[in-house]
Formats: sequence, C-alpha cells, structure tokens
Amino acid sequence: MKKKTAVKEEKPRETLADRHYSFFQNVYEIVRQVPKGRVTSYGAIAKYLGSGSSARMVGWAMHGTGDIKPKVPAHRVVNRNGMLSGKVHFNPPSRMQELLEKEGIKVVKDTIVDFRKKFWDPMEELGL
DNA sequence: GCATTGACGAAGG
DNA sequence: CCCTTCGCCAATG
Repeated sequence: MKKKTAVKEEKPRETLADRHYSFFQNVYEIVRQVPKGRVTSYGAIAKYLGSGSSARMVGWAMHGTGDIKPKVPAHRVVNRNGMLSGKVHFNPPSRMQELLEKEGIKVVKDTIVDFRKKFWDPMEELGL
C-alpha cells in the first residue's frame, strides 16, 4: 500500500464529536461546580475533559450559557492569564466584573487579583 | 465546500 | 518581552 500523501497522517485521536456526551454539556457541568469566590480557566476545563488543546471550544461553548438552565456561572471562567477575556460577551460587558466582585474576587484592569490563589483546578478538585 | 473567525494556549523567533 | 504561528474544531460567510 502506497502512501501518496505523507503530509497528512491518520488521526487515531478521539475527536470531540466521538464522545458519547456533548462536549458542551460537559463544560457546563464543570463550570456549574466552580464554587463562589473561585475561578478556573478554559484550558483547565479542556484538559480535564481530555482535550487539552481544545480550550477554544470551551470558550465557544459559553455562547449558550445565556439561554440554558440551570444557570452557568460563565463569569468564573477566564483565560490562563486571569484576564476577563470574555467580558465583552456579557450584558453589559461590565457585568462579568461586577459578578466576580460580588463574590469577593478583585478585578483590576480586567485581570483577577491573586488569580493563582483563586484558581480552581478541576483536575485536583474533581480528581484525575 | 473552502476560507475565515474565535470567550485559548503553547511554542518559537 | 512582544509578536507571530500553529494546533484545536465548531460555527459562520
């Protein structure tokens, strides 16, 4: 058997679509478990779900969080820098920071203060 | 059906 | 230290 195109190889890797449960649904469940006063990152969630490089999908999953129930505290999810990268998608954008501060999290210049301390890692908290 | 975008992140220059 | 590129993959044009 000859391989003409050696550029692209087969991907035995399991894609998100192969999973029995919706990737988005899993994301929502995890985010709902983030306790008040704590935050997590898109990447951490992606990693916990076994798709370490699919952090973007986690962010994309947040698009439905405004409509679904029970409510998903999307404001507790920020990027790996602790920046409120998704604030512009809130209504109004300042809403994200307000919610966080209401939970005892300080935000300065769209960045969470003491992010490392407030960080909630599903890997550790929910077990590997 | 291909090209671009995107609430990310790691790696390379 | 800042900028670019790449991987990831669903949604959108």
